[in-house]
Amino acid sequence: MTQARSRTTAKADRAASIKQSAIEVFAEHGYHNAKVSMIVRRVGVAQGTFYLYYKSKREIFDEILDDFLTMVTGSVDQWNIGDVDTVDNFRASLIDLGDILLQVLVKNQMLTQIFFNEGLAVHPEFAERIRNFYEELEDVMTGINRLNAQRNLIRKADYRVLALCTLGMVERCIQVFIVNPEEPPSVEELRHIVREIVDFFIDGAAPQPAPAL
Amino acid sequence: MTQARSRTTAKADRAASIKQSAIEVFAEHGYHNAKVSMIVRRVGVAQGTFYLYYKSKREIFDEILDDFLTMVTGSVDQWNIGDVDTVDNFRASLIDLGDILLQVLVKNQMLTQIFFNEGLAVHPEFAERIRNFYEELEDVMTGINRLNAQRNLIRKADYRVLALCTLGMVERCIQVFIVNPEEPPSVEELRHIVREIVDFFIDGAAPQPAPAL
Amino acid sequence: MTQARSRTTAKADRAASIKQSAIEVFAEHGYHNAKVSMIVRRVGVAQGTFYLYYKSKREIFDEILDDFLTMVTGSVDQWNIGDVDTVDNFRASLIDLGDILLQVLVKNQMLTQIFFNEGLAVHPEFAERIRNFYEELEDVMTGINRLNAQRNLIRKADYRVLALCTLGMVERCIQVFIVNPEEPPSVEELRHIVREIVDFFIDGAAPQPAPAL
Amino acid sequence: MTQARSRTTAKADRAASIKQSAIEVFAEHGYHNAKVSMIVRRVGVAQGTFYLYYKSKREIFDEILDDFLTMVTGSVDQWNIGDVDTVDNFRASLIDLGDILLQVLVKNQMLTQIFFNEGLAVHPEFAERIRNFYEELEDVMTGINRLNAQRNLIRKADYRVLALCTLGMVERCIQVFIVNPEEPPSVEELRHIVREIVDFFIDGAAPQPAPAL
DNA sequence: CATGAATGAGCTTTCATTCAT
DNA sequence: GATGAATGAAAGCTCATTCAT
Repeated sequence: MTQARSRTTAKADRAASIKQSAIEVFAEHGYHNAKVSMIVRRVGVAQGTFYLYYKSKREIFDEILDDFLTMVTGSVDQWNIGDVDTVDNFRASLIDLGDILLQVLVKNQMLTQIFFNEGLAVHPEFAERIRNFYEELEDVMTGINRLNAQRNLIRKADYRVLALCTLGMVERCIQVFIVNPEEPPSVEELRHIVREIVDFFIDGAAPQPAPAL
Repeated sequence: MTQARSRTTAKADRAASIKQSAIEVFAEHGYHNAKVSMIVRRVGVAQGTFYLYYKSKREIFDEILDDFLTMVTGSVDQWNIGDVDTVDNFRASLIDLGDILLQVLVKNQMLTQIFFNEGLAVHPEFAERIRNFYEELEDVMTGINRLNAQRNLIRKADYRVLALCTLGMVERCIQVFIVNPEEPPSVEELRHIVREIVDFFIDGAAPQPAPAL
Repeated sequence: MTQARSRTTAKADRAASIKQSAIEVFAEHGYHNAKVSMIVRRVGVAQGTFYLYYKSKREIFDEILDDFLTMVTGSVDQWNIGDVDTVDNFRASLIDLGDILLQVLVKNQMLTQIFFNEGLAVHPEFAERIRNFYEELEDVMTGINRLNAQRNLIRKADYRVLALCTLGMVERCIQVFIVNPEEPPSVEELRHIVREIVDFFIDGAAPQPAPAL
Repeated sequence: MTQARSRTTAKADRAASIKQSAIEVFAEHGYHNAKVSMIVRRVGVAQGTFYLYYKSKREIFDEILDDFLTMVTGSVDQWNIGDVDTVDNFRASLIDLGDILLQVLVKNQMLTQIFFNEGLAVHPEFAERIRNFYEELEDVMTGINRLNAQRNLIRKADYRVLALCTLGMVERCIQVFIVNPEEPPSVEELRHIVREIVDFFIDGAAPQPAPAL
């Protein structure tokens, strides 16, 4: 059994190392300029070996992007939303989510890069998947917004547009600070960014009103 | 002269119709799945004709994306910023800009789609161009934010993150309402979205404080 | 009639200028890298005009090489062989021929270049023509050699090999001094070369025997 | 190891058989009329296989011509020049060189043909290489001539022109007897030709003086 | 006669995928 | 399982030639 297990493990390892190599190559060259030969060369296996583990170049790409989506979903699921009955702990809760999310993206920088740069361009089916992913996200966030409005944590607004704006804010920061950073961001930097985003989300850009006496 | 002019026009027309066809094909299939043969078939000319007007598939793609960038830059240049001494006319000015921008993007829906879906994935040189474009935009917006903070139109913040958030908010709305809309947005819808974005930018999502007595 | 003549002349002129342009382009780029578009651009006429005067790219090439062969034949025909009853005036007569030949080749340097560099490589039919040309030349020279042996102007030998050697000597000198010269040769230089060739032909390279007492 | 060796050999063989096929096709049709499809069809492999072994049509052509030049240089290097202190053993030495050279060219008839017919016409870079090859040859031969003149093996002359003439003599004989022979020359025929050339080189065509008493 | 835009056959080259070893 | 040589479909691009104006 140990042997069987180790064999299975070996197999999984090989698959994993090929996938890792593919991630690197896709991140560096993009899907269409990445050649299967580049992927296998990096692992040091033969061209044919690739096809023992993946049916096609496209399949491994899809798997990689699936991994990304799963990872994002998973990390959001980890979010312990906590008590959100006042604007203050709402703010804290959002910061918490932001921290979790950005950290996981930084840790998987290349996946993130592939998703943002290539995701929509490889083939229509995956573009569709991504759009669905976004729609779900959008719906969830819209719902949360509506709920939070009822709780008086946020004001009345077009909750969908609000959701989209929130998503977009985060995305562009990811693009700049994670996908194409001048240098990899430190944990402190990330925390600062998250705070700024959350503050902006809650308070907007307007000058703060003098605190009511 | 009429003849000369008409001939010139004919030539320009041919180039334009090929470009239009390319836009459609790129929008529908993406750069890599678009074949030159598809582009010419749609215009009803021979394969060789394409190369009378464009040196390569890549050249026409670059031109198309350049057109997009020029268009966006141009439409922003049209923006008459007006007097912005109070938060109210600041808000109005932003709404004005948003209206201009979204309208031009709607009018050039396919260009917008190509830019957002393919821009970063075709070749590294263009990805670089796009990043530069974004950086410029970012710098300009960051500067404006700083200035507006001095004028007390916005509060103190990390002006760069603020700029990125603003950009992202707009972008995601463009993605959803212009690039992949369930149905093409009406002018009213667009105006509504812009208003929501601007309100969100200025006021944030927090419940409005009770108006001072 | 004048008009008719001038029109005819104009037509011939146009054909001639296209041919001249073709000669330049073929000499510079070789047949296969020469494009019809290069030829017409140099004359300043439209692409279609070319086909009013020549049926094809190949036809004009063939005509050009024919011109070369005609020119060479013609210049040899001009040769006044003179009295050749002693080795001395045989030598003078050969020098005369050499002078005529090299001068005409220098005057038509580009034709010469095309012939030597491209003649055999363009298409089998012309290669065949060139081989026939050479064979004729070879036969004539072999015959002359035989005749001159009878007259005791040259020694007994394999007259054909002798003819080939003679041809080759001249050809390589043409290649070096006319087709690819460091600088265009002066008349004196040419005369010197001819003399050297003829002396070599007659006397060989061996040290001269001491003149009989 | 046997297997490894046989595999390596197989690979080298494949490359070699493709090259051999290319030699045949280039010899028969010339570079520009030769299609990669013709080359592979003759070997019975797929079009893509060609590109496993050679980067381009031009690369294989260049390799083939390089092979030719190497072969010629190599066979001349084999030449054991021997003692050359009298005209008689000078003559013998030259005959020796000639025999070696012509035999190697006959054995590689198609290479020789490609070199002579196509060498200068395919692309400027190779034409340049060939000119350099000739220049070196020319320089070596000129130097030898000068040396031999000092040794009183040949008379005073323009040693460069002498070198060129020698080269040319040999070349035209190669063209006629090896590149385009009516039938492949026998060993005896080749020996005869060499002797005739050498005799001509040394003694010229002039009637031999009566031997001194 | 002259034009030059249009043609399209035909080329070289690439690379994901297969399969005999 | 692993290999890597072989495949061949499919693409972009060129340019001699044509023909409507």
